[in-house]
Amino acid sequence: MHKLDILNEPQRIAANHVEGPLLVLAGAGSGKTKVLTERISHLLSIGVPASEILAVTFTNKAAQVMKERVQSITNQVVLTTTFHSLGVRILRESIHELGYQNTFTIYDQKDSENLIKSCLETLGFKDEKGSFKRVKKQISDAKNALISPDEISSHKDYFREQKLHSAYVLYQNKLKEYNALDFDDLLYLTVKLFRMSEKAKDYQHRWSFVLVDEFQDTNQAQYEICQFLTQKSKNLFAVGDPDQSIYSWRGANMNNILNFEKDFPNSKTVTLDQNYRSTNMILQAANALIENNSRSYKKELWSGLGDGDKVNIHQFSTDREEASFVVKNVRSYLESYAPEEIVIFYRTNSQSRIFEDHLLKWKVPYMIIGGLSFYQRREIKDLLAYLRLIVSPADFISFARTINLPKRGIGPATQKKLEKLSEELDLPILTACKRATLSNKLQIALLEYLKIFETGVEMLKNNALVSDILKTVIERSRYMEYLKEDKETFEDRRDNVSELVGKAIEWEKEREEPTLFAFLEELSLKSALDDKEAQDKCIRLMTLHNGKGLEFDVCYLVGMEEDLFPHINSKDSNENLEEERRLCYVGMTRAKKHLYLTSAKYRLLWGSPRNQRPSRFLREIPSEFTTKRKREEKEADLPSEGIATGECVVHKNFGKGIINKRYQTSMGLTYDIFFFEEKVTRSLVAKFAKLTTVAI
DNA sequence: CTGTGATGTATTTTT
DNA sequence: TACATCACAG
Repeated sequence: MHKLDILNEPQRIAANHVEGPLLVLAGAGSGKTKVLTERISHLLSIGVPASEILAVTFTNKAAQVMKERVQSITNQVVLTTTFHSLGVRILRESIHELGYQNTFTIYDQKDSENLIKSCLETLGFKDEKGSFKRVKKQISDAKNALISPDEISSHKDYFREQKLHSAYVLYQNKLKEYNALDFDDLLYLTVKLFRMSEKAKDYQHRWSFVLVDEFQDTNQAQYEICQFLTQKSKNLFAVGDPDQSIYSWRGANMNNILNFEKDFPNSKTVTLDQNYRSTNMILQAANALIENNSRSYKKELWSGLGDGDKVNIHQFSTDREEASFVVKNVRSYLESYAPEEIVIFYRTNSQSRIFEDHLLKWKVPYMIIGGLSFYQRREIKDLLAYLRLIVSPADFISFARTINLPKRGIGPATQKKLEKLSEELDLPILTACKRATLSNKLQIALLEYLKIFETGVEMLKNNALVSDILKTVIERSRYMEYLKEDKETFEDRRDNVSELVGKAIEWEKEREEPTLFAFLEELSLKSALDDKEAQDKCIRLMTLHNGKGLEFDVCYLVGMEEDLFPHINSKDSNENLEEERRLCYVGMTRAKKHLYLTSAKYRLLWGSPRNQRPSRFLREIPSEFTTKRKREEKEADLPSEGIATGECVVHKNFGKGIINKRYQTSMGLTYDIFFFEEKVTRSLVAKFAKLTTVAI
């Protein structure tokens, strides 16, 4: 970040702090990562053993960065993890105290969704619309708030209906039966362990110094983990910024940071308000915006980097013009800035498309940060499910995922039968399968399926490489043949599968003990942000949420319109609206030198056209910090792309035709072409249709 | 059991 | 629009 050798006064105080609880209120761009790393090296320099220091972040990436930085300064390795991997670490050691097996597998969002669905089905209320999503959210909220299935019925806020209560109970029992934990369990059960087990008190002595980043985004469970671990030592070093709290919908509780001084007696607070990132026009605009929130901690960022450019506010008549302008503008910045210093931020993922279209059109290289993770792709999840069953034969969700993949003729009915058998015999699903009596055809298919895991288990015993086990699974399951069935997607999916094999090979080279177990665990805690190698020479596109912690020379916040940003679903309460405002604040404070806020009067939203009004956030920024422009670009300003109307073209399948109309759709330029042979008009998307122009 | 068309529904998602 | 899930017929 900022390679200033000298710490400013508050930074120095924070970095040199040793004993007792300390809260660092670190404004955007105020050098908090530096303070964290400096404090760790300070502790090491005064003789604290590295093994007694624990640093906790929210993302793997942040953890990685911090670990490396500490290592490069001090040559020592300090445990730097996310809350969730800390949970895994502790639970692997001690979860048997809660009656679970230490070999648990970890269910991601999708897996637990599937399990909840099947639970609701079992309980006989599957068809209520939207019920499953609500239940899922409520169970997650309950766990994050540390409410157990037993307690749930007395918590009227969460479960008003008795059946929702029973869903939570059943879900939790099933997880245990399948030897699996969901993401929330990694925190929830850690706290449960802390509360229930005498032996867990050992953890209060393991790390004498605990540092936590992004404290404003901790939920109740994470907060209690912090409290418990530092109960003896009192050495909690929490860094955060209430103005950047943007994850309340994931259970984050801002009171955790606001009540710090109350909850941690004799704590000190340090405020970092000097910003080393942005120029002052940008900062003052952001300050003015956030001033519209009711805040208990007043904090105004300032910077010594000069006034700089005013914030550019541009209003367009359509979303296409907005995109067109942004891309054109990006191109002009590319002359003086590196592509990776330019970012387009949007509120919702669906907004990326139109920008992608225009970037493609102008051949501006870009990469989307976030989105669907590699490990959430269907083909990857399928194969990982196979691997999981080798390790954990009770994992019914993975069983259900793989049993009929490729098609073996074993459908839902047979699956139910097998599940029932497993319950009756009280055996893991795969073991129960061996005892099943089915029709001849099914029996053969089932045996063939089971054979895959027998082979896998055998290889595991012989210490085979993870990549070899994976390859064997792919072969024996005939997975590639299954992929071939869908010709459209085959190539992509095949490439992903080989990438997975490649990752496995790479991974086992790096590890000292490359067990299948460790491999699966590591992958299940990875996110979309982790696996994408940052590519050079690409501008970045991402949601505002994904922008936290990053900085760019040139930032565009697009779609600054009412109902989009602030989002329509956030306008029901002042708390939600304030969170949207914080999100906007986070976005604006990413900008180092140039900031653009753009909006359109008309846009296609959820399939239908809408007239949009400019976001209130634009009005909340005083005009002294902004340059406003209304732009009405004409199509003529766009590159004359494609083929003109009236031209004659030839299409491989449809023959000769004439272009009657050209217009933009979400797919890009589209033609209406009248084909002479068939005497029909077809709409073809320019970038897909292979057309050649000919004379009439 | 499987493939197909109909239907509904639509934030953000660090793990 | 566009994707996922669902019901139904084969």
